[in-house]
Amino acid sequence: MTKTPTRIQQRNRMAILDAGLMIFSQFGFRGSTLDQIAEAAGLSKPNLLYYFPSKEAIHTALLERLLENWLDPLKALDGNGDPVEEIMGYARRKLAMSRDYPRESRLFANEILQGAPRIKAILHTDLKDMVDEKAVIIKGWADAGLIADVDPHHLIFSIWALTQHYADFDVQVRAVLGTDDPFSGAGQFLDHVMRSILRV
Amino acid sequence: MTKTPTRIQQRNRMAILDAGLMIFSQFGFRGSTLDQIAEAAGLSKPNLLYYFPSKEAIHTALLERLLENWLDPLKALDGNGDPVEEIMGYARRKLAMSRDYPRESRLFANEILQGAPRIKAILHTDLKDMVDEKAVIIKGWADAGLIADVDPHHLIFSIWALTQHYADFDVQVRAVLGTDDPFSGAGQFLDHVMRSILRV
DNA sequence: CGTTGTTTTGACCGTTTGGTCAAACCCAGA
DNA sequence: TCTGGGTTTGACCAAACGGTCAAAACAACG
Repeated sequence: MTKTPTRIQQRNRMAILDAGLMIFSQFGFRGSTLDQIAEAAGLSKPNLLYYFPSKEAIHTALLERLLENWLDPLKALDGNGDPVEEIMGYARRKLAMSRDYPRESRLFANEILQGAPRIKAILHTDLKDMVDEKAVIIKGWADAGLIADVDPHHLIFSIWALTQHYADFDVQVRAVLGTDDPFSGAGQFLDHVMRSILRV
Repeated sequence: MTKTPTRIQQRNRMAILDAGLMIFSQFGFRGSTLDQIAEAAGLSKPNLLYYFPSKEAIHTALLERLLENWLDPLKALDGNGDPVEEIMGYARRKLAMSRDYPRESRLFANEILQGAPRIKAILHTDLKDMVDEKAVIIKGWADAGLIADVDPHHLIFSIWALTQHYADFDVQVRAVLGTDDPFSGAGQFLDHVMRSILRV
């Protein structure tokens, strides 16, 4: 059917996804309207619906694209590497994602806040499996005395919390800090935090 | 005008605020409807609008009620107390708030995610002032060598992130942990984190 | 009981929403 | 030039939305 998407198709699909990411990440699914997305994409509403069959379809496409890369930083945590460096590397990669893809982080946050109606199954399978797998590795390091004896699950939660906070609560962080760029200070602080937590 | 609110008024206003908190904290302002709130409160929509003049009014009342107590845990941080105990006490109080008032935390998270349109001014004044004030205290402790030399602002952010995460991302945390109650483990872990970070 | 003020509701209104559709537009290739 | 596909849009629709209103139901007290 769809052989090669034309240049126009590629451009407009991208514009729609970009606009949808902007709107959905701010207002959530139900709080966003097709008119908003259409305007942000520079298209008329019927034209938007020519490229995506429904509001739901745009949202689903965005969530799918997000989940493709969302677990990559954790996936890269290597059980054969140096424990402290592996965990700190994971934390740094997560913080970089918050810096470079804050809208994606907020899209995810909105989905979770609303009870994860569309990705709950994935949380219970893919996500849980991945976390459990890495938790075993971390537990091994702790048992071997290579890092402090911390609960691996809560350690991973803390990395999520500390890094995503700078994307999800961006306006609050900037309101408190003033003009400064939050991420430089955050990087240094995160390093200190992780090193301290893991020190035996 | 309104002398003593009757028992019916008290009951219905409370029911509406409770229902509004449930709905708004899940779907955000724009994603919530009066019909949803009315049904959750066990009232008809016109009856609901008899007690609150508009959807906006319910939301505003909830935000105001929230902000009354939101900064209390930080306010209680005493510059004359023991540095480590004061900071850890603050973290524990914040975690307790996430455990006891998760909907309030999610209401706040939704507001921030949407760019804080209704409380941005407060973030730049009350919140910033309070944080700056406590940051000076913490900075003094750090300079005196009583705690590690950490950036006070990011230290406070980390406490927000670590504690609110358990309320805001509740479904994800539970999905990963399984049946366990997250907060017991979280409390122990948080203690370890804070003690490690602050150790000189 | 009757009266007075509070509470509740069915019916309704204008606007916004997600989505449809036929017609028009555009633009390459024959 | 014509043709045929891909693209765009104005007009439209039914449902859902926030909100109004007059009338009914109720409660309290003499």
